[in-house]
Amino acid sequence: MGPIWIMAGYGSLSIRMGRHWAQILSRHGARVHARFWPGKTRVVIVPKGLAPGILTQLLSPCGDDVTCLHQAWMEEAVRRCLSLGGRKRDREGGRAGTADLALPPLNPYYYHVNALPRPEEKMNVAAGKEKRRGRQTTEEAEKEEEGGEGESGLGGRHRQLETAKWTCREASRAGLLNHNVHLTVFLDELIAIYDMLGSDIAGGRYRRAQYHRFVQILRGLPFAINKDNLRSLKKKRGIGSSMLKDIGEILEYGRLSRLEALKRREGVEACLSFQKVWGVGPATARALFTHDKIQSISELRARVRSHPGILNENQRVGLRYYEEFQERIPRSEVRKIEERVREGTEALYPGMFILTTCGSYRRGASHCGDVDILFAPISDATDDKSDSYFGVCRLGDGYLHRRLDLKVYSRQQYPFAVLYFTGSDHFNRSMRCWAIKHKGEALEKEHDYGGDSDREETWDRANKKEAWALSPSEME
DNA sequence: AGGCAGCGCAC
DNA sequence: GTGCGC
DNA sequence: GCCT
Repeated sequence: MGPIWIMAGYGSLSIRMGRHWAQILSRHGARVHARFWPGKTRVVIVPKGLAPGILTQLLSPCGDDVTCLHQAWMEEAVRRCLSLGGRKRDREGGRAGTADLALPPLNPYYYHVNALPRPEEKMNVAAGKEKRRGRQTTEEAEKEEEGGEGESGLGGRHRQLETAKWTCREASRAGLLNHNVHLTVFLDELIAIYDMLGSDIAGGRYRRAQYHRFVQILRGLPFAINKDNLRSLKKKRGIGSSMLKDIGEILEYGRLSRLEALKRREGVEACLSFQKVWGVGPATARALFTHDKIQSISELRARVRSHPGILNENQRVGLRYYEEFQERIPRSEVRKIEERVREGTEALYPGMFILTTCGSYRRGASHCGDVDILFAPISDATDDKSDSYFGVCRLGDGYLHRRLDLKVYSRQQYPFAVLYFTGSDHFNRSMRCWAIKHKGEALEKEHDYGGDSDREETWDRANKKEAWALSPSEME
């Protein structure tokens, strides 16, 4: 076994256990790193809830030969070690004559990079599959999309096909059929309004987030909510009495009176449209309406012509492409953009960068809001500085302008950044939550897993990076 | 009652 | 310091 | 908004 990184601090694998294992392993002569070290770390212990296969895919560009072992495998290994070796109370240690780790059989908790198709190969499979749809116009693809919502046959089937083989998509419901459009249409409007009201309402930001979460849950359900199964929502975390009441009202009367009341407020309609401009948030939207007396996007455009200063540079770009940015990007086009970026990168910096397109694209969505591409230099980068670009791109004539984000991270941070920017939000949040809760269990220096080159790494620093980490497989 | 993430950039 | 998007 |  080469140098090991125990991915402690995630999900079910506590720092404490990680430390415990690290001690056991190092007594047997293993070297344990405090964090993933590209090119050096050879083995990664993967917590429950993260699929080793996903990690393998993520890490493969960073090290040629990384093996991912599941936590369950490690537990088994340690159990056998303790029972066979019988030295669990032996503090004095040395590495004197106890049994070696009696390793359990590897399947199914073991993944090796070379045992799996490389990510690139998988991409090509997808590429072929996309080709058929790639020739359709956006409108046609859209139609297919919406048709699927009405009559559940079409959309569902083709997506199932697309989803089947993708490890990184297995647990994701992105792009699946929404069986609860009858509810989410109302709640989406409500969310937009809460977004707009922002700080007007006490805890507005979090109220909005709560509804957002709720809508995600509804979208992910494999069935439609009706009066009979309404109660099944009750036990879900994050769904309280207000939300159940809302759903009850919609199911009963087909309307949401609270939403209607909010929509009647003066300026709501205008502000909602302003906020759809990239870079315009609640405050700017309200100022445009109340201070500048602007009532619509077309008025806003006129006013910006005479007074460009009322919007900043980014917002003006957002306004210019207002309509285009509302459109979702077909998966096939995201892939083309990725390819174009890859070509450009190769032309400028041949062989110097690896890149991954993250966001909902990586979660397997059939349509995305923007394109989010992460880079890392292949060569050893000593610092963890990052850089990013938030801008606009277009493939060429006949294509729409699209939002494009480019972010560069060090090779060390790259896998975690990829994980993080793959989302979803909700999943990210839950990990963050977890990380904070356990911040107290900061790693003592002497317990720094005996890492070699990275001994000085503090938990806080490591935590910051690790708090990145979320896995698409963990999403509900 | 208090927390719900926190950062960098533009202004 | 605020607003915004990430 | 919901949760502790």
